[in-house]
Amino acid sequence: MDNGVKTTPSNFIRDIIEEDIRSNKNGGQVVTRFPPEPNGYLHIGHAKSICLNFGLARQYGGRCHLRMDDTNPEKETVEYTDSIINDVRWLGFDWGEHLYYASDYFEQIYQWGVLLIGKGVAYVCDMSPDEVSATRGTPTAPGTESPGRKRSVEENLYLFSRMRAGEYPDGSRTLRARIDMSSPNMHLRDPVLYRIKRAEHHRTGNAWCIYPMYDFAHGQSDYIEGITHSICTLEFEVHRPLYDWFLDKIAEAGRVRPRQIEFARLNLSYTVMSKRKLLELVESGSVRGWDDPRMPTISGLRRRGYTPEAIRDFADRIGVAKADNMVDVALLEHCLREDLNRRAPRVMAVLNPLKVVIENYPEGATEELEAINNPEDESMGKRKVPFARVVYIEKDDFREDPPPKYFRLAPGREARLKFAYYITCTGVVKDDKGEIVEIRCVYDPTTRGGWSNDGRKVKGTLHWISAEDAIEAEVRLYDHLFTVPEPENTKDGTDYRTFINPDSLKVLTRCLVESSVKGAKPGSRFQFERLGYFCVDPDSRRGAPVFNRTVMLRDTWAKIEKSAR
RNA sequence: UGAGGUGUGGCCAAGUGGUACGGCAACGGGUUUUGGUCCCGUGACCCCAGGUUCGAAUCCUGGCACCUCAGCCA
Repeated sequence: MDNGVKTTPSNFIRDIIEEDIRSNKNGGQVVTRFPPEPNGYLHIGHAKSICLNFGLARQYGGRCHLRMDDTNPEKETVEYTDSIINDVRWLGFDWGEHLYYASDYFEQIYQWGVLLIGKGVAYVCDMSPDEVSATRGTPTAPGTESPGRKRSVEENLYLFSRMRAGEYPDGSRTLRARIDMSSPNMHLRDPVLYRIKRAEHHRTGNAWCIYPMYDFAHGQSDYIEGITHSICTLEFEVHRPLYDWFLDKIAEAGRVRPRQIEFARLNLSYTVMSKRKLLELVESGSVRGWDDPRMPTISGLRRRGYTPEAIRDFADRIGVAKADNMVDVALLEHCLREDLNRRAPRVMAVLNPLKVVIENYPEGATEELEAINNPEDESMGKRKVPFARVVYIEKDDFREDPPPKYFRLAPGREARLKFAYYITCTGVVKDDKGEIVEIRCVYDPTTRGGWSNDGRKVKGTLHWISAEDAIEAEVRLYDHLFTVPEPENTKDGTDYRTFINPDSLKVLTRCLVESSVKGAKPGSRFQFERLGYFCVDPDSRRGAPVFNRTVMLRDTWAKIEKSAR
């Protein structure tokens, strides 16, 4: 597995698996699963789990299942199911024939309910939700037993079948495990196994009016599928004794018995990760939808221009452990830049255009200059870009009164137009309000291509676009969704919504992009020279392209300027 | 004050008794027709206190801090 290519650091789960293989547990097999509930869109935190589960299976020659944990019809939809399937596939993983639904196991799970009743370890409870809650006790005080606990096996069997038959109203009864109402582990205080809920299930329709709880469905689903390593997040650690308790009751000798292993979920700075909060952002209109490019959802990242490769690399680099963490979003952005730097074709685009008239360039003349598509990859070739008397440069690349260390264009200074010529600023044209509307320059015809061998030092190199070649575009600039690194974790408990960044989206219109990008399909990625990586948004229309800024290039000048203040 | 977990540089994270890998960030410097990329350099006595040992981040004891659990959610 590691032939000097690229190895990811070890982690405790790999240690466990390797030990299991060494001892030939489960015949040395490794079967994992990614088990989302289809009640929302997948986010970067899920990506960590997906990469972990599918990665482990791939690494140890096993397989990984994709299983919808759809035991609560009230919150689940096919829209979510479809988006999950799409997102996992987009990330680059393949489950082959192993797409499963917990709802496919409802009959089997029901039969296990009957089995537990038969063993005298499950009973029908008549208490209301409030009563169940009131009798559960607290972490430091034991709960009290339900009257249903004393029922006979026969009566429980009868009542459970009536529950399934729809004889009782929603919430009036439950099937509970008979474990220990005074257990220090709250999850062992006679947990509910089945509840009555007349809701149409997106797959089973109205076939059922009782649905199993997570605890009574998850481990069993793992067992049915022959999962060897059931990997989940830390909050389920206290559920593990219950997971094992059920397995003790139903597992047959000789079959694979899954083991639950917990790891710490991902937290990312400047964003929120819970499905509830992401849903709130969508429903409150704080963002335009689940796939808003500011969202940490897979669909949002995809629309933003992230590549699956960058996300997978990120997942590898953050590692897997049990300590709570807060990963710097800068690492995610780094992974993205590294990937895009290698593969994104370069193109010239001017976001805030400033007109430049080259006084000594013949009026009406035009010529084609050669531009390199990607200095990191010669095979991406070259292209021709037209040059003319009137070009546009970035407003920020000219200063009438340049600060120290600024080496772009300024009155009397010479700078290079990349791939074109050296130009020297000879004058500034302003409007009535004193705003610079145009600058005048002269070019040096001997510097064609942007080079002279007379030893002249021209430090500044600018991107530009000729007036005739420019096509207009809308460009959407994104910033972090929140203004603070940990919106969910502030010392005074301020609501995370307080920190929503009002400037997370800035829309620029009438930006100028070179015509070579005309017709690029939504999702196409480019580097706009010196600015950053951008991709075509699906909102684009013929003749009206829209670009999303995926991520900026590192900007040392911005840093210098900032620290100077 | 119950149970289950976790504590290694600003952020992740290796290390499993032999004298602290790596990545990101930050800060210097070099190369450069992107102030990009690339290259070089700079940082920890491992939560605290005792103990065992020739030797401890790793073992023992006692503290402290933080996270999870009282849904008929997952």
